[in-house]
Amino acid sequence: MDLKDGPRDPGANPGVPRRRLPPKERREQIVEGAVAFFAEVGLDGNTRELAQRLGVTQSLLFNYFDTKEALIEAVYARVYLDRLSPDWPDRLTDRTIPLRQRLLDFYTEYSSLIFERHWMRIFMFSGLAGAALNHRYLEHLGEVILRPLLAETKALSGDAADITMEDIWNLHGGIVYIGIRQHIYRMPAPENPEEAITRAIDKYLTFFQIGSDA
Amino acid sequence: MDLKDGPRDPGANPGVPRRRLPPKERREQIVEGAVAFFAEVGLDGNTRELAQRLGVTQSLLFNYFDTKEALIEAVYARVYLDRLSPDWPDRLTDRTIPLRQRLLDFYTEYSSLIFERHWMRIFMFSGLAGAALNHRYLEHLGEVILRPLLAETKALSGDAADITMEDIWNLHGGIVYIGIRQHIYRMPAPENPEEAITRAIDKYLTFFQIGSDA
DNA sequence: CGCGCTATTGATCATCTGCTCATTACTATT
DNA sequence: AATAGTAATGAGCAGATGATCAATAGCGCG
Repeated sequence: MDLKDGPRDPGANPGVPRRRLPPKERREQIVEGAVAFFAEVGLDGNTRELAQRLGVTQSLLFNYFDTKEALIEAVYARVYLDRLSPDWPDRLTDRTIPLRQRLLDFYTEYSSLIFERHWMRIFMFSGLAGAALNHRYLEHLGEVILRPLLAETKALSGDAADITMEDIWNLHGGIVYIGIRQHIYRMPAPENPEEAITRAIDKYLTFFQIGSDA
Repeated sequence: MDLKDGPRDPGANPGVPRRRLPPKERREQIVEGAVAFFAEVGLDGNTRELAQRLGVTQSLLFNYFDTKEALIEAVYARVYLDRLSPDWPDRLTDRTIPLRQRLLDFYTEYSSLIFERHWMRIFMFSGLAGAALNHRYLEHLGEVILRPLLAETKALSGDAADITMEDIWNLHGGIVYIGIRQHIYRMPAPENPEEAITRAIDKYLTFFQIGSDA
């Protein structure tokens, strides 16, 4: 099978818009493709295969990124950034809205953002690799989302049970685990997780004796 | 730095018992080392570095395993096998013991088995790689542990709430997430997770209106 | 003690992989 | 239509990596 048409086989990807994109666009395309590629095969995936999927030469990648490492950093940035909307801290502490509703709103939106194969897998790969961004993300999540949630819960709970961060992490982990099952382990999981999320939240609130009206 | 003593530098690992082990023992040592090594650096870790850590030549590895793939299979087997004690199905359904106690017993023992860095990381790496054993393990867990737990809970719960497998997975995920935070993300987590596990179980039982005596 | 078996080694191969760079050819501009 | 600027290519290097195999040397046995 010796293709002779067009510029010599740019990666067996016929029908894809050809060469000479504006640099910004090309860079964008590469990052996009790299996210999908590395999410699938892991961060050790090789640049030749990535290039082939993009329908582009491998050397082109190094016109846009000095090293593979730099490309992976761009992938991290793409995947991690803007995943936590900055207005959540305010919305989660808005006591004009029942806590249950705030929790439902947050986890419904958050899960729709992160229960996505590319994100889940890049996050896990980078976590296993000990990437600094992973640590920072989790610390940020803890401080900006979970710790305020602890305060909100404490404010409403009878102080019989002294709630700790571990209780919040348990709520969070139980929900996130849905996405892990689905995208990391590729096991069946509810395609629409809203009901499971609702149950998790109600289980949480019930234990800390918070009525659904509070 | 040219070592001249002993058989030529077997990997800069002085003081370690030397050469010519009985094959069974050597094989054991290699698998053990491979578990630790791959758990740390991932399944793409290279055989030369592994050999060096073992204080052994790289070629020796291929006397015991035909391919790197075969070695990794041995690692999987070592890590996955005997992780789920076969008597748990019986113990979890032993209604002479309160369900709360059964759950506490199970998750205390189970967490002490799996909240271990090597296991957690190999499990995650193999899950991401789509290893068949990973699937089988999770299906097995679901059928042999979690599904019976669903039945036990249903038997005791007021049938107001219809419990589903998702509720069980939520309990399970919330607990397992402790180990994920600790060993995958290397974030701080309670060194003794028993209290968090107890809370998770009580939260679960409370929601389904099961008294601590049942 | 000497010998034979075999666990272990060291050198080496073929391929893979990140990366470089001189050359090519697409496209905007005139 | 000709040209200049540069996006993209393709050949190729150096080092890494899985795997092979003949040679070596530790150890049990007579």
